[in-house]
Amino acid sequence: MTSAATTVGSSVYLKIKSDIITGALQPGKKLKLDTLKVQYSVSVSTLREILNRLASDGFVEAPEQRGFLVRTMSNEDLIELSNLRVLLECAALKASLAFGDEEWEGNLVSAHHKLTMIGKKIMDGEVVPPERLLNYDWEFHLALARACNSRHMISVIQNIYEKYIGYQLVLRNYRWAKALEEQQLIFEAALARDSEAAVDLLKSHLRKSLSFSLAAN
Amino acid sequence: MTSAATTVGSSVYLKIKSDIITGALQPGKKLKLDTLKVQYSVSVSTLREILNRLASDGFVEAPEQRGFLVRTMSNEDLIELSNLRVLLECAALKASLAFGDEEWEGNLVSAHHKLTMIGKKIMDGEVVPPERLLNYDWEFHLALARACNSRHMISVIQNIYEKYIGYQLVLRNYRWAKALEEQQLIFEAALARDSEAAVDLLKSHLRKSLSFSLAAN
DNA sequence: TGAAAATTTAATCTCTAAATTTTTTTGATT
DNA sequence: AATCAAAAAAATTTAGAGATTAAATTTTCA
Repeated sequence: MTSAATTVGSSVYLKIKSDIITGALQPGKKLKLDTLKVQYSVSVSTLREILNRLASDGFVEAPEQRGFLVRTMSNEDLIELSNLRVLLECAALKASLAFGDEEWEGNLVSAHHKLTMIGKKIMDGEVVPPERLLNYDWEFHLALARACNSRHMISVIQNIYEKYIGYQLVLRNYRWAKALEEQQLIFEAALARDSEAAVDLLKSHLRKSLSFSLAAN
Repeated sequence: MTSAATTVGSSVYLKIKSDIITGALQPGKKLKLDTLKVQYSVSVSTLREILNRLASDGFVEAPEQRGFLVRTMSNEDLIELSNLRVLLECAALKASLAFGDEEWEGNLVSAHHKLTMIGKKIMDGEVVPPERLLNYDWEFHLALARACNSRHMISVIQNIYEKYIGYQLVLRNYRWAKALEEQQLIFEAALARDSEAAVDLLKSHLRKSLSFSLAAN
């Protein structure tokens, strides 16, 4: 989800975005320039560039002349994001199954393997930071969508995913085991190129994830 | 498409975005800070904020440490955008038809009326700037989607639409008459709440628009 | 000659500092 | 309590300088 960044701007951008997603910066919180510039060790100019980017991404709200604040969260918002995930990721999966080559399959197998491995570790009682698991979760969902041949599609899927995942992190609660079982089935259907089944399973997986989150708050 | 802005940043943001969409700033063109700051009468800091926003929006590319350049265009890109429009706008229309109230219908009727009126003017030989027509085109498509009850959905639809419409503007060519006929049919089906027909007509409208653009370059 | 290395040039990135607006708070007055 | 003006706080915007990086040019050497 996060890649190496060379400039101050990009690295602090990733840091602040991550802090918003994980809830370290709380929803609705005022982002005072003077405070943040100390907190993240950057100048006001660079900070404003970053906050402007995050505003366009939808992680930050920027009412005119009133600075910046962390995006607010709500059940309605979560439902919207989930619906968009269903629409976009299912369409992308369908396209992937139609176009995907060995390269794509290899990547999917790899992503699924990592997800399964970390799942086992958790089952065995090993302590794993939730960010780790969710990162592998993202890699798996990305792998499913990847061969859709559309940069714009992937870009939107990633943006929506990142916003969605924030809800899982602030709830600090996740249905590891069930989710992994469902993803196993999606994986098998995808490899078998059973488009209808794979899409249905993905849709059902996402819907269950939503129900769980809605019930958990 | 453009709304009144109170700060220097927002107004120049809209101006530069508009110049990219219309092709006044050509695809792939290097956006030199020193040049642009004179051209748009803003300081480098503000300019960088704006370009960062546009980069997140996808109108500007920002390779690390190499400044900014106008997003490039290609047939593949156009096809991607069209496919996303079909997926998103059809889904939104379906939801609108399920949820939309009188308020929504009223807005749709208004948007359709304006589109029809300007269409007639063009048929009568009156000279109308293409931006005007395309603005009404956007209002019509937005009106169709509006009652989908999803801010995120609307936001993505608008972003994709704006990128898509750039292709129509740089091609300086558009199939006014046919498009208006198709939109008339979509409008009628929508008012009749014939979901299946409306979605099919919208999909067909968008596909024909794509074919025309691809053939015209 | 042609490739590799060193140098120069140009531009971006980043920061500081200060002027200008705008918003928010405070406090006095009705 | 509501209103209004003054004061304080914060955001916006500008200007400019130093550090860093990328690109272009020249020089060196095989």
